[in-house]
This record gives sequence, C-alpha cells and structure tokens, in this order.
Amino acid sequence: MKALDAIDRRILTMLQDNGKATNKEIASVLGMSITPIYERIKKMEDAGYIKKYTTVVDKDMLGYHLMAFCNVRLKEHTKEYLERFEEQVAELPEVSECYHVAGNFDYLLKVTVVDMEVYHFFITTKLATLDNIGHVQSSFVMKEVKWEINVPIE
Amino acid sequence: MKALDAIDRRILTMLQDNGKATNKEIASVLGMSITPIYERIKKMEDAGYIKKYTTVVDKDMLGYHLMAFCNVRLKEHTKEYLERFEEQVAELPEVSECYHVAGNFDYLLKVTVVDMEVYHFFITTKLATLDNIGHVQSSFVMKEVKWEINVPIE
DNA sequence: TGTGAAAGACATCGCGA
DNA sequence: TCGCGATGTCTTTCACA
Repeated sequence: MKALDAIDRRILTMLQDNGKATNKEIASVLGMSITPIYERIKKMEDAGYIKKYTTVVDKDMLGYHLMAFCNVRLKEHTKEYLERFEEQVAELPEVSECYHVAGNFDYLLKVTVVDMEVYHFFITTKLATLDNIGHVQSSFVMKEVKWEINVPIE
Repeated sequence: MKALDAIDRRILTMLQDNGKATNKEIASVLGMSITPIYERIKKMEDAGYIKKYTTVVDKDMLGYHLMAFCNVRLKEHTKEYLERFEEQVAELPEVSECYHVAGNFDYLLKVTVVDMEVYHFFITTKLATLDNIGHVQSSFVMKEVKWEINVPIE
C-alpha cells in the first residue's frame, strides 16, 4: 500500500474518535459514497495502519483505583538479562505498559492495580523476585490529567 | 446499574479484544441469545463502564517515531499554579498522557512526536515556556516492550 | 478511483415465557 | 431476565462509468 492521502487520514481520525463510526456516516462527512470508504478502511486494516478495534472501559468503575509508574534499574545489562526481564515482565497482568528507556533507569512500567495493598504485594512478591532487579522507584498517580489514546493525524 | 456479574465481565473482555465483535458472536461464545447481550452492553454504555469505542492505529507507520516520558517539577505548588499547568499541558497535542504523581517529580508526561528534532522543539519552545516550570527530565523510549490497552477483567 | 444498486448480515425493539 | 421474530440499517460485493 502506498502512503496515506488526506482522505485516509480523515477516515483514521474519525475512526479513532469512534471505532463504531459507520461507513455511511464517514462517507457523508467526507462527501463521498460508501464504497470507497469501505475499501480504504479495508486497505488500511490489511496494511497494518489499523491495528485493532477496541472498547475503552472505565478502570475506576471496574475497581482499579491505583495506577503507578515504576522505574526499574537492572543489575546486569547483558542481552540475555534484558530479554529475560522483558519476557517475565510481559507476563505480569498488573503491568499494562513496559518501556525500555534511556535515562536514569532501564525500564519504565505502568502498573494498574486495585489498591495500595495489592500494589505492595505486586512489588514485594512479584516484581522484586524477578532475577536481576537492581533498584525500583515508584511514582503514584494522584490524578489523571490527560489520557488521549488518539494519535493526532493532520 | 448494579455491579457487573460474570457475564458482563466476559462481554467486556471480548469487547476489549475486539470492539467490533458482534452481539451474535458474543452470544454464541457465551451460549446465550442475542437480546440479553445487546441489553447488557447498552446498560454498560449508559452506566459508563464502556467509555468509548476506538480504533488503534500504528503510530510508527504514521510517522511518530519517538516517544518520551517527561518528568516535570514545578516551582510553585499552589492550587492556582497546578491548575494552570494542567490546563496548558492538556492543550498540547504532543502530550498524549499527563499524570499528577507523588514522588520525585510533580507530573509525568508521555510525549509522542515525529522525531528527536521535533521533540527538542517541543521541549524548548512549548514546554519550557509554560509558566512555573522548575525542572524537566526526559526518558526516551528505545523499545516498547509491552503495551496492553485491555484491563484484566476476571 | 469513484458511483449506485442489490444481497446478506446485523442491530434494534416489541412481545411472550 | 431471557428467547424469538420482525423491521430497518449497515456491510459487502458487483457491474459500470
């Protein structure tokens, strides 16, 4: 697939805002007929521009009242140790995101749990027991100021 | 709406995996007919358990090749200063997430940009020019080890 | 590429158990 | 609450410009 044109981008923007937007709806906004919208979306799905459709749920209503960012520094930094840590951390359901970062620490983890008690349990019995953990520093989220899943597509 | 039961949770899990899952599909997996699925989803939408449906796009394919976490410490911590910072930061399209955290810094920002040049521009001409910025420390993402939008719902 | 029409699948809603 | 059936809407495809 070639690069996206302006129409593709507008379609993506609308789909980010509402994953259930119908082809008809999009077509009318863009002043086109339904078929090309349908085909463009299909192409963007096949090409990988569209990774998935999902439903955003309210974490707080589901009982997840604590989110924390966890800075992790490892002791050893060989390829094998890094890969092992990444595999182990990816298995933990409490860890919703994990990034290998350049800076003061090696990894940044976003951890979502029910409450502080569960977080404490997570740190002491799950994270700290992984091999090769050097130093862990947590930042607790007091307020979610902004959370925007949509990528700006001009 | 009362608390969710096991069936509601299984519906949410399926909808997180695939926002376009049809009622028919869900019904057949759960061994129920379509109507109760339809009604349960509608109730969860109305009650706010379901916040929105969206489309996940591939940031990298769209040209966003750099993600960074930006730790920000403010100079003054009065209510007015905090609110003002939060308002200003929420307006910045480069900032996809912003959290008020307890720890070494005041705020943690997730910044998504095209490349390092744009990031530099963002830091120097947009973030640093906000009122009341004390100290900024960036961690650049070298690798996204895990990114899981789905909340575990057992 | 785009348009328009037609077939099939799905969402939506009223009624009965 | 759930299941069934009717109706309107959407998706998907095809012939054609």
